[in-house]
Amino acid sequence: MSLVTDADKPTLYKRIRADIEKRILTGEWPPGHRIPFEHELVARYGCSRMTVNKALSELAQADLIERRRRAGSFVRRPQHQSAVLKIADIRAEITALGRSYGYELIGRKLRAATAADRDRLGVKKAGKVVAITCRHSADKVPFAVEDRLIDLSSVPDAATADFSREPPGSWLLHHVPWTEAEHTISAIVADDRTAEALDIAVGAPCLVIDRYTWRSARTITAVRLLYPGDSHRLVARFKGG
Amino acid sequence: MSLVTDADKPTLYKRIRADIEKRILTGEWPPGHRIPFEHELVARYGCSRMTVNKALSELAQADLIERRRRAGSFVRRPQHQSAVLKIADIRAEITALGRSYGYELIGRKLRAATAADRDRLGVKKAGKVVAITCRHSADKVPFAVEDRLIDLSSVPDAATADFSREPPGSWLLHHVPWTEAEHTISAIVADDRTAEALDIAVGAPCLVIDRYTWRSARTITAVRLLYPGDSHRLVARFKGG
DNA sequence: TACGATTATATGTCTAGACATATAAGTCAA
DNA sequence: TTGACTTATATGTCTAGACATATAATCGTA
Repeated sequence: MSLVTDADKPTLYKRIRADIEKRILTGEWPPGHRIPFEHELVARYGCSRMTVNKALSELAQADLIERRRRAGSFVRRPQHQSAVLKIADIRAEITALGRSYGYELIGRKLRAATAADRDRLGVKKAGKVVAITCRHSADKVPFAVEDRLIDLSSVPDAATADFSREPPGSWLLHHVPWTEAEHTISAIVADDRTAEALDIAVGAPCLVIDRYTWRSARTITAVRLLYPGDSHRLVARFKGG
Repeated sequence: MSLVTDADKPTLYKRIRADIEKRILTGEWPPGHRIPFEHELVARYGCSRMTVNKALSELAQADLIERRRRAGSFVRRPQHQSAVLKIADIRAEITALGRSYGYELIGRKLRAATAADRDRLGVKKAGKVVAITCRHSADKVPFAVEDRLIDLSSVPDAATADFSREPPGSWLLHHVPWTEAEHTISAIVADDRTAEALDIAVGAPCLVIDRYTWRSARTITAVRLLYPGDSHRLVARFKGG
């Protein structure tokens, strides 16, 4: 089931931060929701105010919450900042935009890792892998196609998971905590297969995100996402100085 | 000249953070450099350890420095994480990759803002603007073409700056502190003009980064960067949990 | 009713301590 | 020289307070 991300013995402020983060990410506390006041959290966790303040300050720095004097702290709406880097879950991304989410499993294969699979996952030896192809749509319009490889030696449960209804990204997010990820963003032009899946013209531009995820030096999954390049845009907003 | 970013009366920990950040960004403290120990900063600023700790913690959270127990705090090398989001300066990006940087001014125009200019800068009224087109190359190979608009009402000095040798991005970075920026990443296919500038085929995929920069709600510049989509890749690496 | 002054309150910053913990560096023996 | 053990030290976390400050809410007045 869902595990706490911090491994052994999370410090108190990290636990507080993780608790709040979880409620925000699961949607239990939606955008606009007022999270408990510092003094309430102090009472709940039985610690000093500086400790909860540190947790809340970090959440504010990560733009997950907004803090307003006298008013309290509020869950922010879908993070710009997250858009490029932190969004591991397209379903969350789309629903956060207030659009209806659609999902369709195109293909799923369980196989012994081929040389290409091992190369893609960046491992020398790998037993079995699951290869998944699926499509995400927003308001019935194709939003992205996903081509994913999961290393079963890292995530054995994925062999039996039912990806026909739940997108693999969401499943992984709730079953496997990750510690490191890398995104590579590039552009390609659509080939026949891509064009058909995204309902765009052959030769149309596509934005590509390749994402690799590890947990403590162990590869979990490699995924390639293709977005229509002229309609979809990844926005990242952040603060300087 | 270069101003402190925080406006009126920065709090102490912010001043400490800004001081260190400045030295890192200017290169005075290069990657690997050990920044002063907490107790040294405590002595220098005459404050408690918690105050410098807060400043350093935030810098660590922003991945500008790395903190190692017993060893100290060190300037990190050009952030992966920065690659997509924070890099305002292509020259720095290229030299950080260990490649030789080349720059070429293609065009520069000073004009009263047109409707299109105002729209692009997101302002209602604007006096004059400078429009700059230039090309960046790495190891003599076209790396990106830049198409930039600078609002002269925000940055009057830009009217007389010499962009024939210094790229506008670098110039701005050293002359105008920004407080907010937004990146939009998309993909297009190269038209004739782009194809020629980047030395690629017409119809080849291009990665597009549109970047808008503000200083306290005041637009500074809007820039569009075009990268060859199949050769250049933007990498963002980061930690979870 | 509308507006201006006052007040209560939640966050923002800071202090002077404390103990925990990872680890670089030094020490010593095999 | 190498490996195991010890020690010193910088960071990591935490406390129980303090005062500052922005502002939502209230109250009073025109």
